Amino acid sequence: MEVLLMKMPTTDADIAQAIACHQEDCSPEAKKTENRRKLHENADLNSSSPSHEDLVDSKEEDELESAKAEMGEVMEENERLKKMLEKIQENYKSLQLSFFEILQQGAVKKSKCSSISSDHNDEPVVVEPELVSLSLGRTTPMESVKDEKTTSSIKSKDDPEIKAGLTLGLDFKFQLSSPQKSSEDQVKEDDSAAETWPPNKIQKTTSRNGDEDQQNHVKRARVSVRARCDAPTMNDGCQWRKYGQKISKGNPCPRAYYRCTVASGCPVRKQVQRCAEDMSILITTYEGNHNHPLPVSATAMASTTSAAASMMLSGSSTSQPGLNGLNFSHHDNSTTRQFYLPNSTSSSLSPTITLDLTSSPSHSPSSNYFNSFPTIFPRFPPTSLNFSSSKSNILPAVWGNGYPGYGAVPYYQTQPGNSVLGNESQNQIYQSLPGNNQQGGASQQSLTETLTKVITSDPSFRSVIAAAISSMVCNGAKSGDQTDQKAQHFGQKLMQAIVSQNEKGQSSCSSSYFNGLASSSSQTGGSLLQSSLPFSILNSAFKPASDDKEHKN
DNA sequence: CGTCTTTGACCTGCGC
DNA sequence: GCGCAGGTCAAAGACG
Repeated sequence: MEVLLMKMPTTDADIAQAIACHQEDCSPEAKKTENRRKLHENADLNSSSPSHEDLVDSKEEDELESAKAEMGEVMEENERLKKMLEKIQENYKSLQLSFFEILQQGAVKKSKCSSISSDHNDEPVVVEPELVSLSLGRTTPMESVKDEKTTSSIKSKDDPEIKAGLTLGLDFKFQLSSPQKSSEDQVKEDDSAAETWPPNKIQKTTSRNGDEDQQNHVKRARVSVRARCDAPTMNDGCQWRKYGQKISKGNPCPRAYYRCTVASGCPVRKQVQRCAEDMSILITTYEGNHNHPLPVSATAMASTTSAAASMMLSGSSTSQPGLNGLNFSHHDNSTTRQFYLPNSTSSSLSPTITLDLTSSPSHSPSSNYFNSFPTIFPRFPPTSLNFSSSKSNILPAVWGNGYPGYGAVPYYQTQPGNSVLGNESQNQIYQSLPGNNQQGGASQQSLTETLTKVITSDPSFRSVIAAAISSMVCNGAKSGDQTDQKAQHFGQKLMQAIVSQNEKGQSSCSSSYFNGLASSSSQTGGSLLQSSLPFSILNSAFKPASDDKEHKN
């Protein structure tokens, strides 16, 4: 359990800080008391009457008593803080245990499947354990192609953090042309860029500052959501007005252009297009941030997309490890799914992040996309968030990292050391997974450390994680599967932990998941829990849409 | 009559 | 410079 304690430096530090604050609070009080005492002494010196001596003594005793009482209060406060610390540690332990259980169950399932399949196949089967991987490294396509194994091995030797069990490659190399800025600045820029919409004509006519224009244009993140939906559009709770439609090349289905009409002048727009390969899949691409409060039903999607966008922006422009190149995947041979991004000229300039909400375990159309579509993201390879969940899926499926095509290569399709973008760190994780080597326990710990670090390091990421977990919790509730119940338990505990950390106002590292939401989305009016449950609302969009007019709330 | 959708024209960026 | 494709505009029509 030392590891557990070590894994909570922020909590310990915060509590220690709180204790220190209490002590600081205490010391001025003591000083005051001391000063008062001195004043009394001076007064006593000035007063020559001996009749005051008794009074002075009694006053001193009173002050002494009050000081003792204060000390007692402080000690009680310390005790309470200690108990809080213990509680947090207990929560953390149970959370970790749940996580391990899920992992182990997945590994058992996978080993069973692989043993069956290896019986029937002569060819060697790459046994991929069901895993959760966080790839915090994005390398450029060319870089990642070569020497993944060697670099990972070198890093594991050199990096002290990796020695300590953190097996992620933090070699984030994806950069913009713009100078590095803090993630907050990126979010602000995103907002400002969004607020100056439409940039095309106004900006270009009023300001001809090419660099600025381009930066703003580049920073405008687009969040693409793939979902199975029979309705013409997804019901995301917002009001939209259609302002155009176009048949794009390579897709017989027309692309519809919508503008947010909740408030006049809202810069948010969305494009809706059916997937050419699977007409039941609706691809909705959101662009911009709302500059007005949203209806409750819309905050979830808005904050999720905004969080995803800000995550991408902050990651892509700050070289901060573990954001843009995030690859949070749950691999399952039968259920790995991918994503597809529609053709778009602006996509070549705008970073696009894809949330894949389709759940079609049996077919993986994007392998076709991936093979057939050329590279169209020279500067912003799409980031994918695959929150698809099926009965056997416990954790987010594929959080593809930057891939120069239309999707992340399914991890199970790539052998370790294969040329997968930015999968150097994936390989590190892969090699550290239980069942893949003899260091299962240590690897699990390192994996958990990694997860913890990542989850606590970036609020936007936390929001997306929480959204995914919420989604899975919803799915878990539907099925009676034992694994799902555990996943549900896990998700609830994780959410609880995040929320409780937030409630306790821990700054710094735990700058709070909801603050992250607030910072990343201008429209979250404060319905925090709603913000964390976007997919339950999304699911409602999958109903056979009697609400063709999505904006008739 | 007001609002929304449709649709052809126009604008812009990009590649050749 | 030209053509292509994506994105937007705005007039006309549809609808309640």
